Amino acid sequence: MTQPLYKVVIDTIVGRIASGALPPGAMLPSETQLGAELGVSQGTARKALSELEARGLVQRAQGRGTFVTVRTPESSLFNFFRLRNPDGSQTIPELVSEHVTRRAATDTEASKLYGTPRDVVEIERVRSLSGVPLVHEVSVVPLPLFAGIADRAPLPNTLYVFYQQAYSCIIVRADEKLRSIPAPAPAAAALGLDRDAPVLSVERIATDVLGRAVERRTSICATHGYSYFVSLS
Amino acid sequence: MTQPLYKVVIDTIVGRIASGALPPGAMLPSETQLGAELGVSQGTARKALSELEARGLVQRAQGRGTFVTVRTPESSLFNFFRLRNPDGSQTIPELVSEHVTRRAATDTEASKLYGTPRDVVEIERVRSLSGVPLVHEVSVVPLPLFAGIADRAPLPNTLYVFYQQAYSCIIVRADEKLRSIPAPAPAAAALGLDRDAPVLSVERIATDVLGRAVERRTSICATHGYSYFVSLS
DNA sequence: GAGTGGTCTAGACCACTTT
DNA sequence: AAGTGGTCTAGACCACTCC
Repeated sequence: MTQPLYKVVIDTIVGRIASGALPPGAMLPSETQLGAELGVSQGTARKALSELEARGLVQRAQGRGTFVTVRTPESSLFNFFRLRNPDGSQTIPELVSEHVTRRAATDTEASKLYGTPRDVVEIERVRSLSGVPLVHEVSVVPLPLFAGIADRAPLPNTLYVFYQQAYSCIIVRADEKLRSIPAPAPAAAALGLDRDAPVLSVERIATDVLGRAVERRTSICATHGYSYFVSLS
Repeated sequence: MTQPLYKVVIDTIVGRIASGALPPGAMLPSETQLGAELGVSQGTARKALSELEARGLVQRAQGRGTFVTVRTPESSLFNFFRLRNPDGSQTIPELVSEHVTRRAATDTEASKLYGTPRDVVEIERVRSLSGVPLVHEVSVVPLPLFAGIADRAPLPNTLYVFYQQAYSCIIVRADEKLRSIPAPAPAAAALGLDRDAPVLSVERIATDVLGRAVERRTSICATHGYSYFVSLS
C-alpha cells in the first residue's frame, strides 16, 4: 500500500506551493534537478510535473522551465465567474458595494466549511456589469483560516487571487447548485428588481488545493442580457 | 511541422472508434501489439492510450486491457443531465411525451450546426422527475448526419447513447448557456406552469469526438425541489 | 552555448486478472 | 502460467529560450 514515487513527488511539490515556499510565478527545479533532489529518475520527475500541469497548478514551457501558475484577476474570472455576454465574450464585473462582517457561523455553515468553524467572516457584495447592478453575492469563509481578513476591507475585486496572495490558499475547484427563483427580498432591494423577477440563484462551495472546503458563496444574478456559461464533458 | 508519433497513434484510434470499427466495449490491442502494428515503441503507444483514457474515450484496467468506453443511459445522464436532488444524488428523468418532426433549418440552426444543413430533425420532449413534469426540451439535429432518425420514433430516453449506437456519433462535449427567465408560453403549457413562473433556460450545443457541432438543444426547466449541478475548475 | 521541456526508445520489474 | 496495464529507469535526440 506504499505510494508510487511520482505521487510522492507530486505531494512534495503541492506542499511547497500550499505552504508558500513556492509562491506564484516561482520557477521550479528542472526535471533533472528535481529527480536528483528527491532520488528519482528524470522520467519520474517529469511524470509528476506533467500531472501538476494538467491540474493547472504549474505551467511548463519548452526552453523556459516550469513555473507556479500565477492567478491574475483575468484568469480567475475566466475560471470562476461564468456570467458572459451572449456571444460568450468575457465581461468584467465591477464592484458597487461591499460589507465585511465577522459573526458566528450558522449550523449549516459550520458543517459545510473546513474545520467546522465557530466564527466566520461574511463578505456581502453587489456587482455590476457594464454599469448595471446585476449580481448580489454573499461569501462566507471560516475565520481561523483567514485571520484578520475583516480588517483589510475593502477587499480586491477577485477574492481568489487575494486568498492565494495573502493566505497561500489556492482555490482549485468550485461546486455549484443553480436554481431559477423569484428574486428574494434583500437581493431585489440591492439590485432594484421587482419582487418576483426571475433570477439565477447560485450556491457555491469552493475547495482549495489541499481539498478543504474554504468558502461558501451564494450569488443572486439577474440574467438580463447575460448568460451563465458552462462546458460539460 | 510533422505530428508527434503519439498523436498519430491517437488519431488512428479515434478514427477507428468514430468509424465504428471499434464499437463500444471492444478491446483494443495491447500496448505492445499496438506499438508493433504502428511501428512505434511500447512507451509511445502507452502515451497515446493514456491520453485517450484522460479524454474518456477508452477505459483501462490493470490485468484486463483497454476497452472502448461504453455509454450507458446512467453514465450519459451523469455527464449530460445536470438536474439533481438538492443533496446531489441522481434523479432519473422519465419521458412523458415526444414529437419528432422533420423540417427546414432556421438560419441560426444552419449556421451553428455541422454541415450548415438545409433540413433538420426536431425532437420535442417533456420529461418528468419523480412523476412531476419539469423539463421541456427541444433537440435539433442535422438531417444528413442522422438519416432516417425521424422514422425510428419513439426514441430511447437517452439520445446520446442512441446517437453512438445507431450512428457512431459520440458526443464528448456540451457547451451550455443558462438564463433565468419567465416561463415561455409553450413550455408553460407543456409543464402546467404559470405564465411568469421563473424557469431555467438552457441552450446547448453538443459536439462529437470529431469536433462537429451535432445537436442544438433548448431546455426549459422548472427547478422546483431540484438544482442544476456544475463543477468548475 | 547552456539549459529547459518535448518526444521517443528499450528494457526491467511489479500488480493484477484470467484461464 | 500467460497476458495485461502501472511504475520506474537510463539514455538519446530534438526544439525552444535566453544569454
